[in-house]
Amino acid sequence: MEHLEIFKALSNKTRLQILQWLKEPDKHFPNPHNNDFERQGVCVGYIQQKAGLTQSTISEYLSMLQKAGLLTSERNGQWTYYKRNEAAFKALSRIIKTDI
Amino acid sequence: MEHLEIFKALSNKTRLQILQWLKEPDKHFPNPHNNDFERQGVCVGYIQQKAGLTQSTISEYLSMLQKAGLLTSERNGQWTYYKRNEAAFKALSRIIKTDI
DNA sequence: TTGGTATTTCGGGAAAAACCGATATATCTC
DNA sequence: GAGATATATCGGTTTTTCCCGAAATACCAA
Repeated sequence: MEHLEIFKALSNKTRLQILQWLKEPDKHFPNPHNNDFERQGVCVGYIQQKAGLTQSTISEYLSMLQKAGLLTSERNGQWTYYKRNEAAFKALSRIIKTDI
Repeated sequence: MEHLEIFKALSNKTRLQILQWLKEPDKHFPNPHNNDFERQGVCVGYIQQKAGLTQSTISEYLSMLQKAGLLTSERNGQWTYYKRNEAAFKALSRIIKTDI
């Protein structure tokens, strides 16, 4: 969770967009299998479709957001589910107020 | 004050450094003429010397931080003084908590 | 095992950012 | 006015980021 790494992760329109979507996944993703988005997160494929960029690009973006600490991921079978790490955002909010 | 623009401005080691320095200017800059750093800010030249990059680079960085809303500038004679816009940091802290 | 689907990783071309030196502008002093 | 100093802007090279397609890996199901 290096500051610079976090800000770089946030310096891209699509990545910011993804974070927004994951804030209210039920609102932003179709849910044909009634997944518990809130608990388990959203799989890469859904995010990719919505973003409209290639699968590889989105995979890298998600990995980047995770390395920065803003997302957590959980593999379940052939799917990897990503969700927000709300604690990281709270921490970042505080960092901005105190450290930056 | 676009979010993306702010995060891009924060995505550079030197620019982050400058923001830190301007947080406690008396601690970080020599003050031969007893300027009121807190009130009027610090001139470009001082920041440039401390950063160790060229004058043009630092001028652009400061301009970038200002366009993002993180700094304010005030020209006084041949000097331009930059200081932090603390309100912007508070706002950003809140944005992270609520919007991002 | 074979084939199918989800995801990650790799290699690379195009676009953007970093950073520089040179030049332009603004203001001061004489 | 001329010359000096502080800062801003411009043009360009190097480095990094963006984003892609292809290939590799992981898992599942038959």
